[in-house]
Amino acid sequence: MDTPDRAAAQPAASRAEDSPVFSFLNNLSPIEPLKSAYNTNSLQGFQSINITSISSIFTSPHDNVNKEPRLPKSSLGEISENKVCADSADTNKPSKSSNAVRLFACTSAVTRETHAVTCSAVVDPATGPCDLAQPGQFDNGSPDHNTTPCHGVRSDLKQDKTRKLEAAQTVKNTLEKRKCLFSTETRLLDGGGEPVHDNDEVLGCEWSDLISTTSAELLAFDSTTMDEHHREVHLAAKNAESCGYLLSKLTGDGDISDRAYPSASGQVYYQELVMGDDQTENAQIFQDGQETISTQEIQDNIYDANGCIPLDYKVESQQQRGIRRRCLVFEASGFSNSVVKKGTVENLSVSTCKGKSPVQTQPRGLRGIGLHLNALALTPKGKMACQDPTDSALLPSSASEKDVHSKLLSAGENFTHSGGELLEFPMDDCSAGGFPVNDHVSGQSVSPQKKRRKTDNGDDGEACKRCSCKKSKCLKLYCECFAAGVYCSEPCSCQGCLNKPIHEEIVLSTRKQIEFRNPLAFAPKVIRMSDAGLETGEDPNSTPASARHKRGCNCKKSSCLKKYCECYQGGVGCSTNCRCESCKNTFGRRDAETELTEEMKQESEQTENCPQQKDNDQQKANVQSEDHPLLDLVPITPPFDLSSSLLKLPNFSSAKPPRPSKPRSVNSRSSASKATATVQPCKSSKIAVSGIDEEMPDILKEPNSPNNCVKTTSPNGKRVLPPHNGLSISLNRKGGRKLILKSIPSFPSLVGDTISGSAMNNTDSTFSVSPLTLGKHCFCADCTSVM
DNA sequence: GAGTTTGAAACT
DNA sequence: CAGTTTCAAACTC
Repeated sequence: MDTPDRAAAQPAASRAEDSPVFSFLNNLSPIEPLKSAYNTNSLQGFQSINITSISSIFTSPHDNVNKEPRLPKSSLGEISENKVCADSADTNKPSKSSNAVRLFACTSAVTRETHAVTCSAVVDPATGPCDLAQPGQFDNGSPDHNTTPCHGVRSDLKQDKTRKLEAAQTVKNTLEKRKCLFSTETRLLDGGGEPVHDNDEVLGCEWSDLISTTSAELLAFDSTTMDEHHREVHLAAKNAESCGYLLSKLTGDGDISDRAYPSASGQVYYQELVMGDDQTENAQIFQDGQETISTQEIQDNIYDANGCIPLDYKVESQQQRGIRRRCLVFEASGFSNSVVKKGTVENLSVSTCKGKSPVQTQPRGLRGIGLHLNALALTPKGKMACQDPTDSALLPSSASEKDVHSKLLSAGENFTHSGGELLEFPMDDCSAGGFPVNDHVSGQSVSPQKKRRKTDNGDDGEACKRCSCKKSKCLKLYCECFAAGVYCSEPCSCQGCLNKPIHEEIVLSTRKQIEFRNPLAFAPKVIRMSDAGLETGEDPNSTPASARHKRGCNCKKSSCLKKYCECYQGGVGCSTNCRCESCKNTFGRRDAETELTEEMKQESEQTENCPQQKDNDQQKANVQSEDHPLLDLVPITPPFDLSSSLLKLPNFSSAKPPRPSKPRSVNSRSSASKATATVQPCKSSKIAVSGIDEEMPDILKEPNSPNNCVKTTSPNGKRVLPPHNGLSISLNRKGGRKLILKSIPSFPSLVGDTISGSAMNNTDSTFSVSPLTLGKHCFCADCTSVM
């Protein structure tokens, strides 16, 4: 992989090398090799793909990768530097994408030098290009520190850059984790930062805050990019949604390869989107060729929701994406690398495109917010993906999940996890089938209800649900879209809606306020343990019960047998946290739960140690008691769980239904397709979880992560509860944990800006609230182990 | 499609 | 923290 990639990259690099600048840079950077190595690593995913853009596509961390590929074989540092310089000098060079990216980066770097610091930190790896771009920026900041330094400051030396690159490589793992955060952060930035470059600084600050050390690098990277390209970021966010959507499509494809693609594609998609923005803004830079697609077109696509960008375009854009990648990154955070690895970029893009192409949505998700994660989590259930793959952030999240999975698969390795398991998850269908991307477009006409119906009916449909807020302006948790971290789209019948990309700042600020008030506000309400069961193929009849409602419901008249009940909606049994009356939750009742929970905890612990065991245990649990909390307990970590839950969801959906009323039927229908979809989500969730732990600040981790989980759509698609996480699932699922970490982080990030260096611990925190948190640990443990 | 029910979210 | 109000989803007709 690496070699091929390098070869591809070489062209540009060769150029750079030729240039005096290159030589100069080489001299400066002692660590040249690092980049290459780094690049190669990151590139793995990209591999053959020449398109640097692809790498970039994959998210910030990925960015590095992209750059790397571009960069010639030569040491990354050299290349990067050279490129940077060259780019500046040669803006035109053939390596269009790469060059463009670089140029862009350079330009941004120049203007942003201050910010550059952050970039530099992140840079190395993912952003290769970015790094390059910001060569100057790269300070010496210790590579490791990139995170902090980045934010705060910048660095000064290009040489340092090289070092950073190295450090970055070392940090890659962390970065990946961070990616998730980034995504969130980026989102935040986007939201907050708004569009203009001016924001960059602000964003950078935010990032710095959020990121803290470990994540700092990634964040920094993103931030820089963000700064440079806030718009891009926004776009990216949108793209992310679309990506998610795409991912869903991909998932539809199924197979691991597909999975990889999906994620990749998703990333690509984002990148494209981002690129589009960038292009628009930075058209100059990209002129090279990337642009096969006009920036406007891209933007249109992104904004339109529909717009799936042509694969080709995406590919081309990839280079540019580097910057935007960050956005993607957060989404794919998990994956970036892995995804890239798997398929050639083109393939990925294509696959994604194809899968989605038709649909391509464009969701406008709120990028920044952790919501995406939640959304993802939700999607797994089935709805999520469907819901909005197009629109909302969810999509991104989904994408992220996918990405994560893919990463896990390919990159997982990077993480240490063997993330292969993640790969296993089928991408899903939800996404794939799910929504027609076009929902927005064509779908717009469709009333929200219709969408719901669709969701109910089909798998797809569920996902597509939309809000119909009238007084809340879609800025409160009442709004499903807002709660899910997704922007409202055409399908929505809301009035006075402020939950739109145009109002990103408002949305983000509102989110922050809500999260400040209730860190768990956006966290999944329900955590599931049952993933194992799902995976194992438990009977749908058996309730996934493992999942539990974190906060607990307060049902009085519905007997917890209707969607009014969050627990029921989430497909989980009621827990001790519930204050419901006459509880008849088919998924499980409180009383039973308590016992189960304890067991679950024990099991979870065990499972943590041995994932396989977990699976077995989970299965057993599932079999034994539908509700079984054991799993739930484990999953508790919300965000993380999401992934798992998602995975389960499909099953879950089926599971719920045992008695459920309609919803289940719906679920059952789509179950197959959904299942696939769910799978993806699960993956993502898993990733997210893991990521969260690692990267997420304590605050974020706890509440946020959960929050992040976008509301999971109910199987039916009506309300999506935040996935709550039923997800918990996943540990077992093979790689789930690994993946989860990444994805999770992203969400939390929003709230907790600060990032704890060690995210892993966080997972617990995220769920700390809920007893279920144990499950997270399990995941975390796995993740950590993997990581 | 309109109206009612329900329970979470928001507010006090 | 508890009680009340507001809100929009879920549900019914």
